[in-house]
Amino acid sequence: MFQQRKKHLDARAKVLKAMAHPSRLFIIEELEKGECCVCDLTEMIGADVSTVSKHLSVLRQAGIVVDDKRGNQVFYSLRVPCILNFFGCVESVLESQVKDHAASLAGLNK
Amino acid sequence: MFQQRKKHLDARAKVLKAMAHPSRLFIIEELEKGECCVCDLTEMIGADVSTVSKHLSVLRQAGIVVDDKRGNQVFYSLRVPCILNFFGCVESVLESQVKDHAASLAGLNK
DNA sequence: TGTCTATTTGGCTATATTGCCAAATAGACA
DNA sequence: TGTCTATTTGGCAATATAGCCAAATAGACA
Repeated sequence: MFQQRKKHLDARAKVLKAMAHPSRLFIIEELEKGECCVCDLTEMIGADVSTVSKHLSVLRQAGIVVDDKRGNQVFYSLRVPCILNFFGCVESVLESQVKDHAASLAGLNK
Repeated sequence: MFQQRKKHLDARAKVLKAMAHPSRLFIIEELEKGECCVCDLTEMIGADVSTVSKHLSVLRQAGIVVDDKRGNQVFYSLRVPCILNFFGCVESVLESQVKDHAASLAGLNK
């Protein structure tokens, strides 16, 4: 693996890692609808505020969201508009899993 | 968070988590070019065979790759063809990070 | 059968992640 | 100033991940 390529792979992996958590995917999906404050996200997720705040911090450090303090609230929004499309392939993987599982139940596999 | 949505988020997160490692991204990129045996991937990555084998196992369990034993070798290939497109958005995130960094160096931020 | 090669699995240590509680910080507003 | 609310940070325990070595497994082939 060349140095340059390694660097690029590391950078990509960091972004994916930041997204690879159910609560953080939830946050991304909600922010697709528009900006949101920490308190609203916290209520929807149903975890401790500190936990949600840390998830947001992970997303911010990965460059996926940006924060905007207004009054004593902090509003988060997506920094990149294309996340929605991003999932097409993940869905394909999931669908193909479902297919395999169905086939396996039907005794068509193995 | 509704039960149904939670399940879906968990499933998505698992796929992303499986991809979120530099060596596994490397494997995915190589498999885009065509199937590959464990030994070749191992040589390219430069880690222990057992490490590479475990990475492949992670990708297999996530439904991203399939294996095909032929002779005493095992060939892996992508189960879903669209992974290449998948990265468009990750790249956008990375580019926007680069832009910010450049702006910050130029003293235009903060 | 035995031996060689390719791959997987078990076991281990080091490190990272998650989620909670408690404490610190920051802004609003009296 | 003090107090209230919103958010972040520190610290901790439980759990998961990564990578190596050693051992087990499986196929090829003599």
